[in-house]
Amino acid sequence: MISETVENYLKALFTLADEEGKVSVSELSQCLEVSKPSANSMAKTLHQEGFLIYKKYKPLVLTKYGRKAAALVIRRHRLTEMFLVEKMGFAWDEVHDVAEQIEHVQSPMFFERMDELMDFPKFDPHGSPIPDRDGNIVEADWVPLSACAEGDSVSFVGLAQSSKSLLQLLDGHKIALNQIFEVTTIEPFDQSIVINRDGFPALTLSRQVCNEMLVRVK
Amino acid sequence: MISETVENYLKALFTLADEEGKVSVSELSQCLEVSKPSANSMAKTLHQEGFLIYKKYKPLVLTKYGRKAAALVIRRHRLTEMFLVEKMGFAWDEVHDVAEQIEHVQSPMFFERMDELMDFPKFDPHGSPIPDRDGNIVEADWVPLSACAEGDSVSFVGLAQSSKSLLQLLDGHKIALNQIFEVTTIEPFDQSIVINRDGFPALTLSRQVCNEMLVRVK
DNA sequence: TAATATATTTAGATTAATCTATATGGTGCT
DNA sequence: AGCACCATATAGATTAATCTAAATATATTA
Repeated sequence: MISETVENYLKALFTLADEEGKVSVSELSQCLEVSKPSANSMAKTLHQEGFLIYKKYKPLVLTKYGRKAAALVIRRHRLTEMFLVEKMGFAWDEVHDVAEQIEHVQSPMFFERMDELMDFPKFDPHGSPIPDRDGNIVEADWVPLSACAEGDSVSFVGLAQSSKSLLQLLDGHKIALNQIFEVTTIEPFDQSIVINRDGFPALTLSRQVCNEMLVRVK
Repeated sequence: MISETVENYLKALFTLADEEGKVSVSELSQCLEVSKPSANSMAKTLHQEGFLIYKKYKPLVLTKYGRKAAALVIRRHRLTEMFLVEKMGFAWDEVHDVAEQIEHVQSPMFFERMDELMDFPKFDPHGSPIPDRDGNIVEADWVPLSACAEGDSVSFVGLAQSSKSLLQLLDGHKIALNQIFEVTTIEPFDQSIVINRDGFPALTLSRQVCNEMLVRVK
């Protein structure tokens, strides 16, 4: 059984990886707030278990097996964050520390139930994609609108999950598929987004709405 | 911060305590499936931390402080069990192992939210009382009907939580406060209970209903 | 290319929780 | 009272995860 500590190292390695999948021991130790010798020694252990490739003085690289294990921890983390916000009334910025603990619960059923109850969300409350049951992370050309930066020009290409009430809301604002708009402002207070479209007045969309709207950044 | 291991020892000590609060090292070691020296050595640690009274060759007794800490772990365990059943569609006999893990989550808010969402239940899905926020365990002369044994003769004295739909259901069956009845059968399959009352035909009540009905055993 | 700075590794110690094997205290029986 | 038995305690080792201090490798830069 994978210990919580190992799961945390895997998660860190996954998120720190650069384009080639490389992570330095220093980065790793900093990210986890442990000493460099600790990170180094754990790297050797993870190598022995087949989670990563360790060669003296070389950057660390997760194996396929390691990446899958890591993605599954991240899946549990993000599902939990989403559940805390959607079903338990937490604010999106209060969930991290709790999710950090719950992600280690050993019970596939527990996370499957969360997933079901939320109707299989594709993104967490911060707009990060939730890996699927097999650890595949949806590599798509779209992101939730909530993940965009001020000034981005985007086209609206779909919804993360479609509910009647959301469709009605979008309809009411005359927002349609393939429409093009610009992210004018992101409110620091509540992360609501102001968009601008040709031929329409400026429009403010709540964080919840932006989480569900998938856009392609130009 | 109290480690998970310590929390598990406290929980075991609390539940194993006899009328005088005494627990032997052997019982403790058996309950937690550790060796006797392990239990002994942890007993010394818990003594140092003020959780229990340890005297060589004498039975272990939790201090007031220890009992409170233990009750709070049990509170989290039972709240979690209830939440899994009520809000996440688990069966009442599937929840123990998961709750065993979640009870250690460090986040008062998380458990407060559970409590609120369930409308402050007084008993867990197995009919055991849920200690309050201060670690007080309701010592009452009534128990949920679901905690009764076949053959018990009881009087109906109240509800654990009253919802309109439950009241309507009871009304429909002409069940009223202070009525006296006998627990005739407990179905092994779904823990539904058949009761018998003077002047009424036999009646089957579901586990959910029995959980909410508080009775005094004669 | 040599000197220096930075990153990485090794050595050795620490802590919490556990174990096995052994020793000792307390209780009950003859 | 003495002996045997069971519960309890001690000694000493082990494991995972961590640390500090010191040594060594790689990279940078004069």
